[in-house]
Amino acid sequence: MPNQRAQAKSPRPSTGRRRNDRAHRCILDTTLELLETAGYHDLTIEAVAARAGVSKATIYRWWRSKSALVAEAIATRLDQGRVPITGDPRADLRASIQVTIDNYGGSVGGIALPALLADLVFDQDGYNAFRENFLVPRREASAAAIRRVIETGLLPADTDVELLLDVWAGAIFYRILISRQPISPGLADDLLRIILGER
Amino acid sequence: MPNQRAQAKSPRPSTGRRRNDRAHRCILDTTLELLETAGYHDLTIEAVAARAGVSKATIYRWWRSKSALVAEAIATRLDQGRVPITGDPRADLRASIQVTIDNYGGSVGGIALPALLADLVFDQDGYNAFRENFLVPRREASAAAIRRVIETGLLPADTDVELLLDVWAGAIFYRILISRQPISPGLADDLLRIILGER
Amino acid sequence: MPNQRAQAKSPRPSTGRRRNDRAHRCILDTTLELLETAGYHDLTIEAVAARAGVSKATIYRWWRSKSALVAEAIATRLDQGRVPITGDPRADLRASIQVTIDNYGGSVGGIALPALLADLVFDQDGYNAFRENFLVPRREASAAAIRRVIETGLLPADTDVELLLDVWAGAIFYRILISRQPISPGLADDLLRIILGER
Amino acid sequence: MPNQRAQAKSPRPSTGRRRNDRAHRCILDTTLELLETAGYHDLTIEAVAARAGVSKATIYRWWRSKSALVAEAIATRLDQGRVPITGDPRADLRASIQVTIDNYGGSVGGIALPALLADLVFDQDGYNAFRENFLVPRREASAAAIRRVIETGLLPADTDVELLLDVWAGAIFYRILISRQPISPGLADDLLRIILGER
DNA sequence: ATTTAAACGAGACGGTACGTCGCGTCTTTGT
DNA sequence: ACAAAGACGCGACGTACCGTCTCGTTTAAAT
Repeated sequence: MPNQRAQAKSPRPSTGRRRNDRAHRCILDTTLELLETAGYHDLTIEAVAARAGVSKATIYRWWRSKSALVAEAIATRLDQGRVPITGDPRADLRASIQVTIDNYGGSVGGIALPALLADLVFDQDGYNAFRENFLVPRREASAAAIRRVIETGLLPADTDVELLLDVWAGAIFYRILISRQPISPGLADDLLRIILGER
Repeated sequence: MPNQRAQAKSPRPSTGRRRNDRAHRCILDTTLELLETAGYHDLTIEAVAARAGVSKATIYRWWRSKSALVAEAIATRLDQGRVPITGDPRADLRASIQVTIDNYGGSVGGIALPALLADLVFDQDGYNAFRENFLVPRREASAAAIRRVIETGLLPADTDVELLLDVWAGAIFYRILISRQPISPGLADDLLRIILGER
Repeated sequence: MPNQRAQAKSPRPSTGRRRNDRAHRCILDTTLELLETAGYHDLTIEAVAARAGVSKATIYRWWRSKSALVAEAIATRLDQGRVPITGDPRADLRASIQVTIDNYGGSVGGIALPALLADLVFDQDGYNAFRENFLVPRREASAAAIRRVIETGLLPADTDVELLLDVWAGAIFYRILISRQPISPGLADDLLRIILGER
Repeated sequence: MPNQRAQAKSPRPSTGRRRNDRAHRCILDTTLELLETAGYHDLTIEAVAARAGVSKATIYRWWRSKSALVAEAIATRLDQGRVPITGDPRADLRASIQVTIDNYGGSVGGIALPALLADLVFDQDGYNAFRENFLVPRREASAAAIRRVIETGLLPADTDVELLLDVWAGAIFYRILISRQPISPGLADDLLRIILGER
């Protein structure tokens, strides 16, 4: 992820004392910790401040809302999407799908994401930051994987890549968070076949 | 939907003054109204009570939380899923997909659902009620549509219906609420083809 | 006490079902019970109703307020003021003083009276009922005891009886409820001497 | 009165923002204002907060109950007990009695005191604070006046001063708040004579 | 014996206030 | 010069009772 500061407020002027990076990181850690313990709804700025040994004002100095704080916390920790390019585009695509499953199935993705999205419904700025820092990079990586499959001929050249990305992520998101169906080991393969139109 | 009372508390014994059904319905209406205006986050029980001309205690008497109230409000109003059986299972399936698009694209589905889901992450009882009153009936109707297609031979007999349901709903949910891609008129057809594995 | 019904509302017309006297008495008993347990402030009509196995409406049908209920409950139970006339007016007066000490020192008098008085500060009707049903009869009996002492010559004929009554009851009330000085066995005698001006 | 903070909660550590004393005083003023208007029973914390332009939380931060608030308000305003020592102990005692009459006859003493006392029946901590901040200083001043009279020989050396204090204050309290007899101009003299045992 | 009207239990209702919590802002003070 | 500590105005929370109001269901006097 290029910009770790996600939705943080604009940078400070150059004079005077600089940001205390140790405290900064501690706040993000505490945020994730409490997210997993209490959920987004019960995650309070006061609790983060108390647990991180920081004053509330310090948090507000660097993030303008709970959603901005959570968005950055998620973005910094959910960055494990690197899938090597092996030369077998079909296998690479399968591996990428598996990464998505792991991401959404993990505690942070499963707990924080829905609440964050709910907050962003009425917050266009917040959504834009989320999109640029989180969504776009991931979709770009996934789209590249699909495009490599297209080049091998397993998918037609006029494939609607965007739609396949939505099917891919949507099916996983929905199964884990909404229908709460069990996640079988074969899920990645099943999805792979659906995406490739194999029957 | 069989049980309109969704997550409402258990019914009272038979003696004593009866529930004021007019007020009850008014509360649900007001809840939807405010959901569209203010969003789930800014929907307060106090505001619902004030707008519906009802006391807070009356709301808390019948619903044990905001999510229970919203769940019932959504369940009672999002019931427009009836798709006729025309004899052409493929066309019926397409029509069902279109209904899903319309549901999630509508204000209530789009605004309230994500927040509701976020609240239900840590509320197993609430999720169960949501599942039984909302999710299961819809999935059952959709599964029937897929099964009719299987009978025509357009899908193999060993098709994983549950997975197709997640792909179907998940793609739409994700596109509308997360990636926020435009909803083209051809979306239902495109999804239909993916579900049926047509290339 | 002539009228036990204190501040109860006016009686009903003659036809139809009559008052359930058993329940009536039970309500008064429960009121006293809860007064001693919880104090006036925490005595709620709902608790009385629940404990007495009676509906709130029944209580409100017969008493117009908590203070009316408590006033009647006190009046019916605090009536133990009969002091025999022995022929020794000085000894009779001492015995009467001792009764006052016992009344205010008892749980009901000590707990309920101050709160009741506080409620009556802004309730002229309530105060009038309290005065007629409680205060006047007691003062009359006490005044008679003083007048018998005057006849013996132990007090001058122009003694301000009303003031002595206030001194008598006030000193006891104040010592028990406000200054909370210990109540020694000799208190009645000490007060008797002060009232009679003996040094 | 030595400690103006009466029943307020214990003081905070030294760091951080300090108490807003202007608001603090305004709350006490408003409390007295509303006491005279509405009486203790109808004095609500919400009303005090609204009228004082202060949040409820601020009131609860510094006083733990309505009775604590009222106790401090009374203690800070009812301090007008200074009676000069003229060299004529009998006249000084009479003046002190008159001050007591004025205190209990005034709106605050008459309205708030009974209700406060009622609340303190079940609140030992509250009573102790009231005793130390209000009762003891006044009794001490009054006891000194009596002792000076004893020194002149108008009262015997073994006089029970505590009992005289209860007679003095109790008679006035009872006459004003309970028997509600008229307060004649000669009351102070009459009481003086009773206390001194003059007939 | 039947009628009839009030009393009654249960409890829903619109209210008011409670005492608490967290928000986001703002001093104040120690480092 | 920071930040921690934390007071503050604010608004909503969920609860407790208030006093009133239907509801059937007794119950006992008047027919």
